[in-house]
Amino acid sequence: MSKKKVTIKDVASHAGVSVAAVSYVLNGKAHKVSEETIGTIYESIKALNYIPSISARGLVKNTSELIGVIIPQTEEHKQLVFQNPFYSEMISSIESVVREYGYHIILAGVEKGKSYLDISISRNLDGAIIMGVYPEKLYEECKEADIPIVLIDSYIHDDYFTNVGIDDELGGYLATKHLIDNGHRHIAIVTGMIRRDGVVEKRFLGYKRALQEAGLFYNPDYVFEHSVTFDHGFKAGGHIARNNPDITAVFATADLVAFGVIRGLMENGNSVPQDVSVIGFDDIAWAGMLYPPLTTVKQSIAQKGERAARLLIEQLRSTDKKSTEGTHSLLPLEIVERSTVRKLNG
Amino acid sequence: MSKKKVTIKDVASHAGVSVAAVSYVLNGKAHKVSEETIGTIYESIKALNYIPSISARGLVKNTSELIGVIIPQTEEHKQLVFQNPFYSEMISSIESVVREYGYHIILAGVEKGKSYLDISISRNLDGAIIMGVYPEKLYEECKEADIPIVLIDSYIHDDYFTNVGIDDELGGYLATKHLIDNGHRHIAIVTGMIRRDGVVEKRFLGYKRALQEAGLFYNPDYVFEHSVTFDHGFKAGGHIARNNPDITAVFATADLVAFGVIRGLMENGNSVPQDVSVIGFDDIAWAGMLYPPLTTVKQSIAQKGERAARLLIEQLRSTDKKSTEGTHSLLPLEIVERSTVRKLNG
DNA sequence: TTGTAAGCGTTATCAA
DNA sequence: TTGATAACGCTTACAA
Repeated sequence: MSKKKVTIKDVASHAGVSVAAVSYVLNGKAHKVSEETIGTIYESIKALNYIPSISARGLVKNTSELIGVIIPQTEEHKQLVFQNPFYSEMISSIESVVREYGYHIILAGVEKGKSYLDISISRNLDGAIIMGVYPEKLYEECKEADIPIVLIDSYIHDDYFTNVGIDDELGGYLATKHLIDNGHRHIAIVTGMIRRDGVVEKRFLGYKRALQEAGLFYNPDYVFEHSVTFDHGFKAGGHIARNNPDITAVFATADLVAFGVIRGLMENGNSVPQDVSVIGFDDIAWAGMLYPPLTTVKQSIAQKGERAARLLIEQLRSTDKKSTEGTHSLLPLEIVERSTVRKLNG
Repeated sequence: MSKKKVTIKDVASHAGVSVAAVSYVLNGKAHKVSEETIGTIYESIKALNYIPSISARGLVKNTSELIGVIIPQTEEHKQLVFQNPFYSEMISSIESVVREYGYHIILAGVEKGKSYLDISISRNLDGAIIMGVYPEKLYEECKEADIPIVLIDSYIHDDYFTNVGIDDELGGYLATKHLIDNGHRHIAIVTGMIRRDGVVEKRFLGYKRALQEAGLFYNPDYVFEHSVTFDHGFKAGGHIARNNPDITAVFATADLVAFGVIRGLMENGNSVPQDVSVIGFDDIAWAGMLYPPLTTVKQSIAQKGERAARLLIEQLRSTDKKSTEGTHSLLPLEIVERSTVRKLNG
């Protein structure tokens, strides 16, 4: 019933040559084959519509032409954490560069108990890109996997990994400073969990540095720490509107959260930026599209994904595999002013 | 240098049995093996940390445990079309169900010239989920691939494929009728390209039916057809604000577009819904979060992805492979009223 | 320049 | 119950 698949053998016999010959021309070792046979072989390939099996090749070459992309997932539903467009934008750019080189992306969340190693080994991944922060254990596993790995937005200090990210501390500082420069003195921060070596921690540190530099008091009551979700922002915004009339500005450590804050504020009778100013972080595609257009710290998400992908490919292709290892490349940051921050008088 | 990978052979010799025995216990054919050896084998597996190679297994079983997920990509940048959260939401739900069954997802856009067949064959995909509408040619190729395929949001009539979607014509009708019921008479539609057998065409047909049923004149000048992008919505909104003061409501065939329309309207001095009402389609997660909260036709995106995934898995697991073939399952639709549609007096 | 054959890590058939 | 071993589709010494 089902079509028999055409193999290299079929091509060989159709062309009247050996499988080796076919393999040679397929692998660019055509110099080992006469022009003439090359011709007939290509004809046979076309005629039979032959497409090599990547797994079979992988078995012998120990490759898969597969790149694992690990992204965080929600605690509850074990769904990929795509509510945040940040990830989709990045994946999109990663996919388009690795595709240029014939790789495909395998998308996966990492289950709590389950190990990343499993998929890496069983799939024989050629490399991986890991976005976000995970338990220490994951990184240990990764090293064992013994394939090139690039980490996006992680502060793991280990020469094994190539890193790409931004200066999050600076970002936090810039955001807060922008608020301060606009006359704000009571500045809240709403953010995901602040964990060691996470981007959020750095942004938080930047926030504190800006405060300190301006001689402002750091008030723990002004930090709303929970998760990188719209909902958390929404609740925090509501809380601020109802209970913290002194707060005139908030720094949300992700645009997604910022929009939550804004809505929470609005639904509780505050307007943005008249009553309270909001600055976000990321500059997701939606940031400028929505209302009110969000003032935010821009990082080029697509560029980050692209950079990560290119660094990985580079390692994959270089013979020594070590070319970019340990690199920590930082992408630029920039405040983009739209309309959620207002200048305070006095 | 690089760790030698542990194979089934290693396990066998470590356990002092044959590879066959190991393979048996790994494949649930444990009844062929004594309790005792099963024990030692498991011990060796743990001890050596053995993880089977999926490619090797695939070679003999002719499987890959890989499911292709094809999504449209932008014309210009060949990026996956992730600007629309619709896709991310769906992929997330697909991934989480197939993972339950040990499959992984391979994400890919389909390049203009390139064939889908290539990846299907070379990767030996077990099945595929295809979202959106493509040139006829793609579907022909798919059939040749000879693996289970489920189509999401396609109106290809072919028993080879399992379909999951919604009644788009009804959706278009419902949206338009909602506007009409609220007193609107001059209703524009802003939409992506209307192509045969595409969801957009059906929604457009529903729009016309509602108009006709209400005895309203169908005005070709009221259809703004271009692409499913924020930008198109934005331009159309601007155009309407500036040149079509008679239009009091617009039906955007995607939420993404609807938000564009709203912004376009606003930037040109119109307010929503005071001056013009807007209804969207999809009910993406953002729809209710943003300002103004969007009135829209809700389809359960996650449910759609999940349904598609489950149907595919079902086919993959059933022996005859034909169980759900030709099925066209329709998911429910529902208007969710938020605040972008206003009731007109008189 | 061409072909033979070993081997990649599995599964599954067939004997033992 | 167990174990050799052929086969899966391919690459690559090595021979011819």
